[in-house]
Amino acid sequence: MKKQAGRATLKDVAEEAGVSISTVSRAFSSPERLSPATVQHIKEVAARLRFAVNPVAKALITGTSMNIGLVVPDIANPYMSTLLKAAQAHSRERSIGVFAADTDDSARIEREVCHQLAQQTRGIILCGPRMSVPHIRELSEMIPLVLVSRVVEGIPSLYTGSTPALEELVDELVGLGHRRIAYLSGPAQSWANKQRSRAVSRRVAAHGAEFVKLPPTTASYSDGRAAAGEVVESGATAVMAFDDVLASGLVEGLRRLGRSVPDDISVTGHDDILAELVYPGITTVTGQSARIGQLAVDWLLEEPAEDSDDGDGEAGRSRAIEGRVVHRGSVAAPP
Amino acid sequence: MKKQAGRATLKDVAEEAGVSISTVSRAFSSPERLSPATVQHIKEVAARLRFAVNPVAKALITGTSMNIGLVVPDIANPYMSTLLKAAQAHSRERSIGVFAADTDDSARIEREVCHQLAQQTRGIILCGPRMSVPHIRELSEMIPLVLVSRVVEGIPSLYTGSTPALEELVDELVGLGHRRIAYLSGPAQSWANKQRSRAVSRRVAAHGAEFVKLPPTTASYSDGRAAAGEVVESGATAVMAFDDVLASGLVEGLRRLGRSVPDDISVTGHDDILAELVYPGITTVTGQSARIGQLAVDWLLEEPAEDSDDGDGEAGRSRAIEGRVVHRGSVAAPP
DNA sequence: CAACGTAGTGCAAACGTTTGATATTGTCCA
DNA sequence: TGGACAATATCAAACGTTTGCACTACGTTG
Repeated sequence: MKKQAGRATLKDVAEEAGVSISTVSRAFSSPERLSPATVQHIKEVAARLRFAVNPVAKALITGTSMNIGLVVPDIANPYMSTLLKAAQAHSRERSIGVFAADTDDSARIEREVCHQLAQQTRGIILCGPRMSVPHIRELSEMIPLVLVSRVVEGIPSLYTGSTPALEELVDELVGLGHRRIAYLSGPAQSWANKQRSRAVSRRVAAHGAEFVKLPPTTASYSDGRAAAGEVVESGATAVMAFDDVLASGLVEGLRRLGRSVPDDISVTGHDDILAELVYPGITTVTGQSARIGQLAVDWLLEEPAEDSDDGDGEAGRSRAIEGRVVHRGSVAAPP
Repeated sequence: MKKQAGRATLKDVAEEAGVSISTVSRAFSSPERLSPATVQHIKEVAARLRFAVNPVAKALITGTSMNIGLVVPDIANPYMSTLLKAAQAHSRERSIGVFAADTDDSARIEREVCHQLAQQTRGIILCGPRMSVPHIRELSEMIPLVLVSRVVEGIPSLYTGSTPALEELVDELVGLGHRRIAYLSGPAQSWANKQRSRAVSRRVAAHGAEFVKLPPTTASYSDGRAAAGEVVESGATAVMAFDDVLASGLVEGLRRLGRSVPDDISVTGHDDILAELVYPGITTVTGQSARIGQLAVDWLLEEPAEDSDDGDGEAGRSRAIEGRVVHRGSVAAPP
C-alpha cells in the first residue's frame, strides 16, 4: 500500500493461471519450451494483470542489467547532447536504458560516478574522460568500457578523426594567403584538443607559415568571446578554434572589438553543431557525434569479452570516424 | 570469472571481519546500533576488499531505488539539456542516478519509456509530455511523477511562467508602434505553446492591435528558417516566436529573403538559450530551465506521498517559475 | 509389453541485501 | 546472589526473478 501499490509478480500470474512460477517465467524467457497453449494462456493472464517482469529482480539473479551508463564532461554542450540523443535512441530500440551523468569537467566526479554506475549497468560509455590512464584501466577491469574522444591502449575507443579535415583547412587558409595562423585551444585535459592542436601546428609548419597556440579555455561561448583580445594581439589573420561554441564566442568577441569575420580575420570551428546558427555561418569540421553515439552503444553491447590472453585482437580496438570540412562564410583571404 | 569478476559482497566482508552478514549491513545502514569498535573494524575490512553495497540487491529488498527518470521530448534542445544538466547535478549530490530518455516528440515512445522506467526508479520527471491526461493519471498511480511545462490537475507541475513577461513584450512592441503582431507557434501538442499563444493573443487584442497566429512547427532551426516566407506574407511587423531556436532560424530565413532584423521586422524568442549566440542577439524571456530541473528533483524526492484522502493539499500543487524579459537587439520600431 | 525417449511442467536453490525477532553478553541495583 | 535492563550481535525470512534438475505422462520402438 505504501510504495508502488501492488505491482503484479510472477507469483500472482502463476496463481491466477494455475501454473507454477517457473512456468510463467519461461513463458517470457523461453516460450519454445512450453506448449503453445500454455504460453498463450499465461500471456493473457499476464496482460490482464498488467504484469511486467521486474528488471531489478532480474538483474540481481542474472548479474547483468539492461542499462548502460553515459558519462560526459558537459551535457549542455551540443556535441554531447547530440551524442546522448543518438545513443539513447539506439539503446531504446534494444530495450536498454541509459544513465546520463555530467561530470562538470571534474576527474573526481567522473570517478565517483563511474564507480556508482559500474554496479548497476552492463557497461559505460565514457566521453572525453579526464581521468588518468591507470584509473581508466582500473575501471575497465570492473566493467566493460567504451571510450569516446580519447584513445587508451587496450580499451575500445571511438573518436572524431579530424586530422585530414583540419589539414585541408590549413591548406586552404595558406592557399588564400594566410601566413600566420592561430589555434584557439579547448580544455587543457582534453585528448581531442591535443590531437587538433598538433594536427594544425604540424601542417602550418609544413607550409612554412607561422603557428600561434592560444592558451586553453573551457570551450564555452564566454571564453571564446573573452579570447578575442588575445587573438587580435597575436597578429594572426586566421584562427582555428577547438570547437564551434568557442568559435561562435570568438566571432562575437571580435565583432565587439570592431573586427569583422571573415573580412578582417578568418575563423574556423569544429563539430558542425550550431555552426550554422550564427552569422556568418562558421566553416567547420563535422563532429559525427550521432554516429559515434550509436557505434559506442553497439560496441558496448557486442561484448565479445574474450578474457582469454590472445593479446588484444578486438578488445583494444580504436576507431576514428572521419569528419568532413563544411564550408560556410567565416573564411576568406587576409586583408 | 565471466562478468564483473568477483565484486565483494556482504558475505565476503563478514567472513573476513569475523562477524555476521547482518552486522556488516548495519555497519553501513545504522552504525549507531553497533559498537564504535565494530563499525571501525568492519569499515576497514570493507575498504580493503573494495566493498560497495550492491544497489540492485538493495533496491529489490527495499522496494525503492536510488534512481529517477527524466523524460524529455528532445534532449538536443538546449532548454532540455540545461534542465537535464541541472537535475543531474542536483541528484548526484543526493546520490541519486538519472535515467535520461528522449521521446522524439512521440506520445507512444513516451508511454513505453515511462512504463519501463516505472519499475526501476523512485520517480519520473516528465517534461513537456505529449501523452493524454488519462494516460498521465494512470502513470501517476504507478509511480511518483513531477510534470514540467504542463499542468495536469492533481499532479505536481512545474513550468516557466511566461505570461507577464510576454505581456511586457507585447506592450513594448505596441509602444514602439507595431500594429500587427504575429505569434510563430511551436509544437502543436505542446501545452506551453498554447499558453504562450494565448498570452500574446489576448494582450495584442487588449491593445486593439491585430494578431496573427502562424501555424505549428517542430521548434527546430530549420522550421524557423522555413517560416520566414509566411511571416513576410502575413504582413506583421513583429513576430514573437515560441522559442529561441525557432526565432534564430527565423532571423536567418528573413535575412535570406533580404529582410533585416530588427530594421524591417522585430523578432522575439523564449528560453534565453543560445539567444545571445546569434547576431543580432534575440530579445527573449528567460526559461529558468536549470532552476526548474533542480526543483523538480526536490519535489520528487520530498515525497510526502499522503495517500490519505485529504483532497489534494500538497500533492497536486503546480508552480510557475516566472521568466524575465531580456533585451537584446532584435526589437525596434516598425519601418 | 517392457523399455525408453521426449515434451511439458514443477521444485528449490540462488542472487545480495534489509530488518524484525531473538539470543548473548555484561552491568547495575536491590 | 538474583533479576532486570540495556547494549550488541545473530538468525532467518523476504524481495521477484532465473535455471539446473527431477518428475510425470505419453507415445514409440524393439
